[in-house]
Amino acid sequence: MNDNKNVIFGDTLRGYTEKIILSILSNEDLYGYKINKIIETRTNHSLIFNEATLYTTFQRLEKFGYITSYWVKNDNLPKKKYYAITKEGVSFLANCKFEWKRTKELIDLFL
Amino acid sequence: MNDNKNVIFGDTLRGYTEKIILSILSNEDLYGYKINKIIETRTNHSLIFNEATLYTTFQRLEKFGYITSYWVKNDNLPKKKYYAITKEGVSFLANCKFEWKRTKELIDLFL
DNA sequence: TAATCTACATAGGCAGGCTAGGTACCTGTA
DNA sequence: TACAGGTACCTAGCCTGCCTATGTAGATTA
Repeated sequence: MNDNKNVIFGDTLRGYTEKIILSILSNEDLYGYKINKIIETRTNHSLIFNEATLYTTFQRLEKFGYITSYWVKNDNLPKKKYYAITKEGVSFLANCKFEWKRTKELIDLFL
Repeated sequence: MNDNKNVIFGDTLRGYTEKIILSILSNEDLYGYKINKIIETRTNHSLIFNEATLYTTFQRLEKFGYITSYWVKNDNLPKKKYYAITKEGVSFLANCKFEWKRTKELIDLFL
């Protein structure tokens, strides 16, 4: 229902950007660019977030207290902003996983 | 990630309103109020669309040519606006079902 | 030395939800 | 008979997540 040009998934992933990011951060601290690369690899190039989407989502997650951030500067490398999931983020993510199961069941009733 | 008060599902159903409606209309012509009641029953009261959402979605679907509408007036009953799915709607719905499978697989990689 | 990759960021727009309000008719009950 | 509640439709205006477009800046590769 939209003419979205983005990869394969139009609006069907709306609201899941934050959850996918949190799920990746639940394994280890990572920086934005790398997170997107991991998503790209894990989805076999089906999904790559727009950079604006990615970084504004980090801001939102941080504002909500679900992640924290810190800068890392290595020699000869551009500085990177690492993100870490918080306790609140972990519990939010757990809730998202539960909701996702219910959402699937619900949409499956129709599609 | 939002403080949505609506039932159980916050933004997790974003983009699926139109698809759920189309799926119901693929069985028979129906009017808005009844469609919402059917959704409520089928989901065991988990999902009821906001009326504004419902009726603006009909407008959108009609604008896209996925449904058509006609008024029905029975004695002693308020007039009802029936909707019928079009060929384009049927093929859009088929595509949505396919996309939904892929979307599930994709989100399942993370959640 | 120019292109490309890494890495982060913001401004502004769009679309699909939402809240809040409206119209109008019918039915049950106090 | 008045009023609540159910049926049935509609619109204005707001919020938010994702988008396009654009910017910065250092490192690498052709």
